[in-house]
Amino acid sequence: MTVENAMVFVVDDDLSVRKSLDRLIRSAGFAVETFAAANAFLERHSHKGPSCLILDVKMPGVSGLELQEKLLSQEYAMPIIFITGHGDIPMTVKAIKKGAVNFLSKPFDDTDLLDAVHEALQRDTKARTIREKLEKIHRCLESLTPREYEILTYVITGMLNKQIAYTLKISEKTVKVHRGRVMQKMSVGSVAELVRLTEQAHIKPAEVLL
Amino acid sequence: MTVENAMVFVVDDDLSVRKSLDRLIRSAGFAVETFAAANAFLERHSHKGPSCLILDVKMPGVSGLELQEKLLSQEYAMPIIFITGHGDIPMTVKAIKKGAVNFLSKPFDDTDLLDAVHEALQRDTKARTIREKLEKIHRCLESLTPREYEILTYVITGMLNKQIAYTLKISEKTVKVHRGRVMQKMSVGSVAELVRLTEQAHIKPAEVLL
DNA sequence: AAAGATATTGGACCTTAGTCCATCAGACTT
DNA sequence: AAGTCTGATGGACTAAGGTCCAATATCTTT
Repeated sequence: MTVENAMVFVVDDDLSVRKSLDRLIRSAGFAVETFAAANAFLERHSHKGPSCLILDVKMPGVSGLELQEKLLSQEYAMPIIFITGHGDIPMTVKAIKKGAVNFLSKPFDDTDLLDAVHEALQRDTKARTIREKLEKIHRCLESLTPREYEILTYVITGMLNKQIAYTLKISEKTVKVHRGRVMQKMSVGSVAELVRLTEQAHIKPAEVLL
Repeated sequence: MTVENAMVFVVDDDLSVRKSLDRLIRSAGFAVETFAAANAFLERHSHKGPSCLILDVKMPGVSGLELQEKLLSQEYAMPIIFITGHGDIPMTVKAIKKGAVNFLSKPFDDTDLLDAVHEALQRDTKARTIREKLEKIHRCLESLTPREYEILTYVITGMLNKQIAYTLKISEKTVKVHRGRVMQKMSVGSVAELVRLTEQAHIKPAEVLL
């Protein structure tokens, strides 16, 4: 099954590599956009659908591994497939430990590359679904007033209204009101759902790519 | 800071490697136990404290990568550091993607190996802590009767007692009784805590090693 | 057959949670 | 100065959760 609306980005300083990858990946049914340098990619690579990045390790300017770091620290992370002419094992370990999908030496097998692309797009699809949910949750959380958020933190530990009231030195009545608004704003109907939501809220965007 | 009570297992068919690793790791302050083959290791390698495994990729009989598979499928998993004379990149990718801590080519730097050992033991320590919690949770869950467990599954979705009662075609009264027993047996005082516990229950032992 | 675990239910009662309506005060904006 | 947002409260009720005591029905195990 092909991933719909997918885009594969290629960053490699070698024109011939870009050309051949472009041809190969298009023939597999994916849209491709190529860049000759990491910076060019960083400047404009937004895509609404699932996407992944095929990245040369060694490049003038920002190297592939450096680009990986940058992507990880930003939230523009997407699965990366490394390709390289002169790769070594320590480099491979580093790249994979940071989440790269594969690390292929040139010349690589077309099948290996396409397999990796499939896996990468699969991962990104999953990650995007999760990210959407996370964003929705964070939007909800941000709609809470400071006091409401404070009350929420107590509610999800299982504290009773009266305990929360005592802790905050306010009346139990007030706690109920805040609590009610929290449930409304978070669109949940029970403490159980609230706990579930807020548990997920702690997931970091970078972890989502598996 | 040294990890207390740690044990490092070494599986390598080359006696000289076993000897030198034994010396190196002991000098770093860890207990070591060496094995000449994967099977010998599988038969007896239990250790109560944090431990990790230094594993030769290429060995007669069960290979290192095969042993990794076996460990992952069982719950005796421990962090693995691969060492090899003739490693290649695809092999490295495979090993690291399956969670290996490092993949070192012989001859390797003593520092690299010891760093890896530290990381591995660190991981195992963390994993053991989590596993203990998980085991406790599962013991609690197993103490529930089938009916109680069934009710629990509904409770943690946030369903009201009356809804659960209707679904199971029993009286709300009965639901309350079961629910009460569930809370007791799981040693929690609120639905919030119950949800937290049961969420963790889904974590698989293999995922714990990060 | 007796014992024990499991499942079910009722009654009585108390505690919590949640909601509708209404009020009041301080901070900030227009 | 008027309007808005946020926070804090009270009264009055309704609904839901939780507990103690007690009873009954199965089913399995000894």
